[in-house]
Amino acid sequence: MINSVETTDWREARRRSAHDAIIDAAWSLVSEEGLAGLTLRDLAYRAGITAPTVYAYFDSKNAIYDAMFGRAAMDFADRMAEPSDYEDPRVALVTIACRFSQFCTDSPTRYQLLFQRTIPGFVPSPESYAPALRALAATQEQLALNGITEARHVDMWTALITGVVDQQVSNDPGGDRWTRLIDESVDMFLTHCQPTHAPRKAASRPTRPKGKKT
Amino acid sequence: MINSVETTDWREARRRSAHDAIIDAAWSLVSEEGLAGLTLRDLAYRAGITAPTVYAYFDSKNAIYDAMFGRAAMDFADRMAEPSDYEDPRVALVTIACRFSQFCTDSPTRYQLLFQRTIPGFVPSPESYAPALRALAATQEQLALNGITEARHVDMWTALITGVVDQQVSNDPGGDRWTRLIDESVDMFLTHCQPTHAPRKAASRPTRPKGKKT
DNA sequence: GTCTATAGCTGGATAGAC
DNA sequence: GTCTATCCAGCTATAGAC
Repeated sequence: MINSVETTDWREARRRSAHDAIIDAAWSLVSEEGLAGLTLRDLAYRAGITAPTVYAYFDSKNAIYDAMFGRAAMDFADRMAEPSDYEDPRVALVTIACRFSQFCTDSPTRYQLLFQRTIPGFVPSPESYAPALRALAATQEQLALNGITEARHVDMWTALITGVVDQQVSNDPGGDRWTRLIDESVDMFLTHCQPTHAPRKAASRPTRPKGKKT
Repeated sequence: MINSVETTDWREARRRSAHDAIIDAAWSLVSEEGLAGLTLRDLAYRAGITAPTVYAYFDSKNAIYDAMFGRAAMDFADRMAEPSDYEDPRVALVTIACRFSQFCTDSPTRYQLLFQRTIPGFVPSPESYAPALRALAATQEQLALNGITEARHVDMWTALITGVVDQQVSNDPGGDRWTRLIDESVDMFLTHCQPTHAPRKAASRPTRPKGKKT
């Protein structure tokens, strides 16, 4: 009995490692050919198997994208949730912003899959998506340590950092034209949002413009 | 002679309008099917012709994307360069930010083609790209009227506004969760960057953190 | 310029032997 | 589980009659 259980475990482990090896090959492939360049033939060739064998591990091509998404989301959550060495909450916040930026610029393709949703029919499954929520929670925690708790300020934060990364990836790939602005951007953000340090001026501002919104 | 010239003009005009009609159909199609959903058959059907006839007007599929890009860039530049009614330079800046946001959320597909470069082998031709530079110039002009001239601050501006739009399109399509933050974001930006109103505090800040950049 | 017909290719996915 | 062989659908692009 024990033997049979062990055998099952072996097989399960083998299967898992083969599964993972295919996803490894998939990431390797798309990092060269782009997200849309993933084909089952090329993937199988790179993984050292044939195309039909891929179907022994994944039901469809989208299932492969989903597994890729799942691994990326896991890596993302792990990276964001790493404990920070810094006492100063502001420095810790800069650190988390730099981590995010680094994570995205490390692999623009991964950034595209995780955050830009550019694959036609693909929507990540809840299981694959779950780790991303963990990462958001870690960010909110750091913001809270800086006295930022209002929902609109959290949204301003994500927009600010996403914008830096987006410009960096789109217009200066491999460089640091935008990422080097992170420190100053965090300053700007905290000065504006922190209730204690900078008394809000928004309330006392006289008139609001009528922009063409929606 | 005159007659022949006129005839040539007619033909040229007819050709141009047929050309434009195809691009119209192309935009109509991708707005429903997504950028990657553009096929010559569907496009031809929607334009009331057959697939081979498309080749009488465009050399290849990428040439169609390029013409689509060109028109979008033209529309973009026109919109950004519209004169502002507002005297107050801050209000004018908010207006231009709202215009940009509106332009992008009006058609996420157009946003994707213009700013996200997600088509595999496609790179816009210089002629198609040119109008985008005109739009950037218009933005820089408005920034200058607010006393913003440093290159890094211009980059911070583009990141700020791009981030808002990117989050809006990606995470709340059709809503205004992020676009409604534009007014406050511009406040934050100007308070930080305007040399006259807010004396810089960056120079007097004691220590800088060591984020993991690049 | 517009059509019909089709070439030529590549893709995802399946059948069935081993 | 892995293979060979193949199906079938979709695509871009071309040939050639009208």
